[in-house]
This record gives sequence, structure tokens and C-alpha cells, in this order.
Amino acid sequence: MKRPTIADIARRAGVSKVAVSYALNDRPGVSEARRNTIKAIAREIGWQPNSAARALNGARARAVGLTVCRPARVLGMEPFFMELISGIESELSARSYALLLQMVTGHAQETEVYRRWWGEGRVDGVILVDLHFDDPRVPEIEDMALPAVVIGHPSETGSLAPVWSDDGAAMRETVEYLAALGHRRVARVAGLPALVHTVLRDRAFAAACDELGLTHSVAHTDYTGEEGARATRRLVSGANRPTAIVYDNDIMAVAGLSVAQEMRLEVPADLSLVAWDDSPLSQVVRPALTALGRDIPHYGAQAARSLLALIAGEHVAGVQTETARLTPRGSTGAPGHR
Amino acid sequence: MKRPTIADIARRAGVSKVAVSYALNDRPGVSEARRNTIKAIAREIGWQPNSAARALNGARARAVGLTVCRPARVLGMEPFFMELISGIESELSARSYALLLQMVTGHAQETEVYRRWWGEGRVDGVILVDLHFDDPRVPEIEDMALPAVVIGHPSETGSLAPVWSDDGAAMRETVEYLAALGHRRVARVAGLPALVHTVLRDRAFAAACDELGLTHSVAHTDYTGEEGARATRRLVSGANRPTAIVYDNDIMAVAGLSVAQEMRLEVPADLSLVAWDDSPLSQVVRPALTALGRDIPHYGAQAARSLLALIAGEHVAGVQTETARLTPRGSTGAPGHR
DNA sequence: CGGCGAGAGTTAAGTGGTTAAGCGGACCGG
DNA sequence: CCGGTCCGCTTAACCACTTAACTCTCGCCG
Repeated sequence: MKRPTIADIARRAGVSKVAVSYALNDRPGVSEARRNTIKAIAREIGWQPNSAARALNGARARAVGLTVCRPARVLGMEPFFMELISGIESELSARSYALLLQMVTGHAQETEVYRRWWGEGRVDGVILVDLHFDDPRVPEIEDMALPAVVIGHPSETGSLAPVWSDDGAAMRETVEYLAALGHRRVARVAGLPALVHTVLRDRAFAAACDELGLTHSVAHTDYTGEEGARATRRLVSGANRPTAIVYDNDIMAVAGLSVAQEMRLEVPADLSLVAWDDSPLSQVVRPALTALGRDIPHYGAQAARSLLALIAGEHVAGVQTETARLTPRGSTGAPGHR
Repeated sequence: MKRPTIADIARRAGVSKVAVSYALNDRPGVSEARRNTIKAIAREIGWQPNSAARALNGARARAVGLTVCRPARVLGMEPFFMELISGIESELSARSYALLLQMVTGHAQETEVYRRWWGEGRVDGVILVDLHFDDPRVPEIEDMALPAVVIGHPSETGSLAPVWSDDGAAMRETVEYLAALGHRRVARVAGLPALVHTVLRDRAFAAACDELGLTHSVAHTDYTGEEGARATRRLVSGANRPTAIVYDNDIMAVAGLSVAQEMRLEVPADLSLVAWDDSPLSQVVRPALTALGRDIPHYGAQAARSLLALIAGEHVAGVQTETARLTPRGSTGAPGHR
């Protein structure tokens, strides 16, 4: 009841193992007739190439790795990751590449996992997410000479191939939109300040506000609804309450919406809300949330494509994906207009 | 710049490859002194066992597989999967097992993926989710003799090891709770009717309602917010509008809440809402949603543990995990009571 | 002082597949 | 009729590591 090997096929076909190998890999050295019988036998007995044996001959492992460093509860609420993974997958499975996934608790464990996977020959490359400033993973992976794609801004990815989108431009567009509606005091409820994209958004937000003469403030959170709610409460109960808030994800924006309703603030008359990342959630609440949407699966697919090219030995330039598009919905409007 | 192998270590230590193999695997046949020097060298040059070479000697692949069959958009909104994966992971990574993940488009592709993974020797076992009635995957996997754990009710898992929770009991508790509040007309917005757990919940819902003398109705959806909203609209605009609705996930419950507010129905006075699966989302909306919560990561961890035991050759009985707990919040109350 | 057993190491063989090199026979041109 | 060449296949070697079997040395005991 063992798994069939090419030796079994060879015995059945009355040829050597090598002839079978040539036949199954569509390389010259076997007659067409023989190739066909061999393939027929292989199909009949359900032969599958043993990936370990192939990998041993210097072949690719045909797998890429991804680690994710977020607590389970947060991760569940973040459509981003699942959609990203889904996009990565679409590209990988088309080429029969497998995805190895591991949850980790920190950067140290993450590089350790990469080192093991790479050393064990389990993966041909990895995808890095949640880029930090001076990210320790970058030099470590460069040192390992492990093919890698980083989802994050090129300024911090060292020699690794970046895949990114211009969050600054999207932020500018959003602030301009709010200013055009008549807002003069705006705020931002941001994610983890250690992440590169958080800071880039922070900067773009501040720069755009300054340019347009808006007063602005920022609160950093851990992306959870609770912190989003807390930050919103703090912002709207302070002096000089903002008339618009831009959130770094949709769960916080929904939390903010609830807080506003709790505090009897009319949305959007008293407070306008914008969510970054446009999931079905944004459209399901009332009023629906104005959101910065982008095609996240496509983003993941792009990263996977770059990585596969890199693995194939091609030179890969950084790839900039589409900028998030602002979709105005009911949660934004002119301030004070009922 | 090649990866170091035991041959490199052997050369450095001035012994044979075999001595190195024995030393590194902590098996007798090498002196303690030599074992230590060998281990020191291995650490120094950063040696990692090549998993392919090990696998070739009949060793385990030290990986398990999981496929998920849902469109990206739905998946992103389903905290269930990410939390489940997170729980599976926690158990696997503790034993240095890897998780292979693949998105598929249907059962046919799914068994094909399993067959390939198993044939290629990439995985030692798999975890099945989204069990259907007469699920074609069950006999296929039995036939392959591939170790597998099924997340689903034991009545449909054949000889495969089930990991399940008693949704019927949770549903009964919920209906009893609603009846005690004074509800007489209740409805249920369910998930995909092809899934075993949907039908089991349907049955338990109907049985409990009949027993308590409540009129009841059910609408089936695909778990998306849009369908949840549609179903809600249909239910509340019909004659004999229900005073309470139980949803099969939280995104639909949130959508239902928005519909209620849109239609100027007071929650919970005019309409009480209950969500199955208690994510942060339930607590972030106003009023907060009464929800049926359970520890999903724990559920996943349990499945992983069972699978690892199965792979280790142990006999594994089905495991029943905790029943979902009802957490009453602001979205439920006595009908008509303002 | 010879034999015996245990400990520490060795060599040989195998895992499933790939790759390079070799080797007969047919076929062809000179 | 002979040398060259291509076809179709085989044998040998290798990938990194494991396992079995074997050798050698040393200490101990009768």
C-alpha cells in the first residue's frame, strides 16, 4: 500500500527508472510510443512526484513562506490579511506553489522561522509584511540571501524587492476632500506607530493639513475597536473638537461611528468619518462609511508574482500598486449642515 | 555560499557523516566529547537539517494541510477562519510543524490538492472544514488513507476524526432566552444550507421554537452582509414581523442592525438581534450585539492536537469542544418595551 | 593470556528522483 | 564498406541524510 515510485512504473513498463523520468518530464530521449505508455501507467497507478526527492536534486521546494505577527483577535477582524493571503494564493496555486503560513509573536521569532524554513529547504522565498523602521528582518534576510518581497515602502526595504502603494497620495486626496467639504479641524486615528506606513500616513496627513490650513491631531492605537472607540471619545470630548476623523482601518471607524451615536453626535453633520480599507463592513453600517478602498487581493497577487520572478532568478524592480481610491458615502458631509 | 550539510560538519570535525548524524540526533554511538564538538560546529556554521533529505527516509514531512473554499471578500469578513487558523498554528508551531494553506474553488479542486500534497509527501495530514452532507471529500480521503480531522458533526465524518461543538444546544439556549424575554415570533438568518452545521442549527431552531410554541421562519444566505441585510428587510417587512432574529454570523447581524435602524425600528424594543460568533465587531456597534461566543482559536488548537495525535499513530476519538456561550448585550430585550 | 563484550567509530546500502555519460544499432554519405 | 551521427535507451553517480551491519580497540574476567 506504499506510494508508487518511478521504479514501480519502470518495472511495469519494462524500462529503466531513467527512461521513466525522461518520459514524465517531457524531455527528449524516449520514443513517443514509450512516453505514452509510461504516462498511461503513471496515471493508472496514481503516481505523484515525491517533492522531497526532487528538492534533493537542487530543485525548487515550490513553496513560499509567510509569517504574520498579530494576536488572533485582531487578526480575525482585519480583512486585510485574509484578502492579502487570498491574493497571494491565487497566484501561487496557479503555478502549483504552496504557501507556508506561520503565526509568530515577534520579529525575533519571525527571522528564526525564516532561517529554519530556508535552512531546511522548505521554501524558495518569503513575503514580509508589517514593515518597521530599521526593520531587523531586512538585514537578516539579506544576509541569508533568501529571496524575499517586502510589502512596504521602498525607502525601508534595503535590497529586498518592495511592493507598495502610495498611501501619502491617498491621504492627501482625503484631506483635500474634507477641506473642500468645509472642514477646518480634522483628526486621524492611526495604527501602530512602529509601522512604516503608519508614519508615512501621519506625515502626509500633517503635510496636507498644514498646506490647506487645517488644524489637526493624531491618536495612535493597536487597530482594535476598543482603542478606536477610546481615541474617538478622547478626540471629540476635547476642546476644539474635530469635525472629521480619518481612521486607519474599518473596525476602528465602525467603533468611532458607535461612539458618535452614543454621544448624540450626528454623522456626518457633527462629525464626518473616513475609513482606510474598504471592506463589506463599511457598507453595512448606517450611515455607510466613506472609505479608502483598494484591491487587496490584487496587491497580494502582485507580491506573489514578484516573488516568483525573483525565485526564477529574474531581476525584480519594486512594484507600485494602485493608490487607494476614496469612495464617498454617507459618513462624510459638510460640517454643521443638518 | 551553499547551505552547510552534515558532510561539511564531518570534514571539520574529522569524522564520518554518520557520526555526525548520530551525534546530532542524540542517539548512542558517539562519545559525549565528540557529540559536543559536533553540535558546536553545527551551531557555528548554522546547519539546519534538510527536510527533503529527512523526508526521503520515511520521516514525517512535519507539515499539515488546510484548504479553504470561500471567495476573498467573504473570507476577509469572517473572523472565524483567521481565528481558527491562528489556533491551529499555535499548536503546530509549538512542535515545529508547518501549515500549508491553499484557497480552492470547490470540493473537486480540494481533493485534488490533498491528493497532490499527500502524493508528493508534502503533508502528514489535513484538516477539513465546511463539512457538507454526503461530503465527497470524506470517502476520497478515507480511500487515500490520509490522516485527517474534520471540523464538523460526527454524523457526517465517516471514519475520519471529528472535532465539533454542540450547536444544537446553543441554539436551544438562545431560543429559550428569547422566549423568556417574551418573544413569540422569531426568525433566523442562516448561512449556506449545504453545510451540515447550518442544517443542524436549522433543526434545533425549529425544534426549540415548536416546543416553546413560537412561530418561526428561516432565510438562507451566503454569509455576506448584503444578503444578511436583504434577508432582514424581507423578514421585517412581511406580515407577522418577527420580534427577534438570530443570525449565523456577526457581519450579517450588523447588517441587520443597520437595516433595522434604517427602517426606524428600535433595537431591541421593536426587534431583538442575536449574532452567532462573538467577534470584536459585536461589541463595537450600538447597541452592542447579544452574541453566541466560543473560543475559536481553542477550537482550532483542538483540531490540530487531534491531527498530530492521529499522525503519531494514536487512536483518536472524536472531540467535542465547548458549546457556544450566549452573552446578552444591548441588542436583545423584551419586545415592545421602550 | 586468551576470549568476550561493549563502546566508538566506520563502511555500505537505501530513500526517489535527476543528470551526465556511455553504448549499441540503424541510417547515411562518401 | 567504413566512419560518423543521431536515436533510444541504459548504467553510474549524486543530492543529504538515515539505518543496518561491520570493524576495531580497549578493558575486564576467568
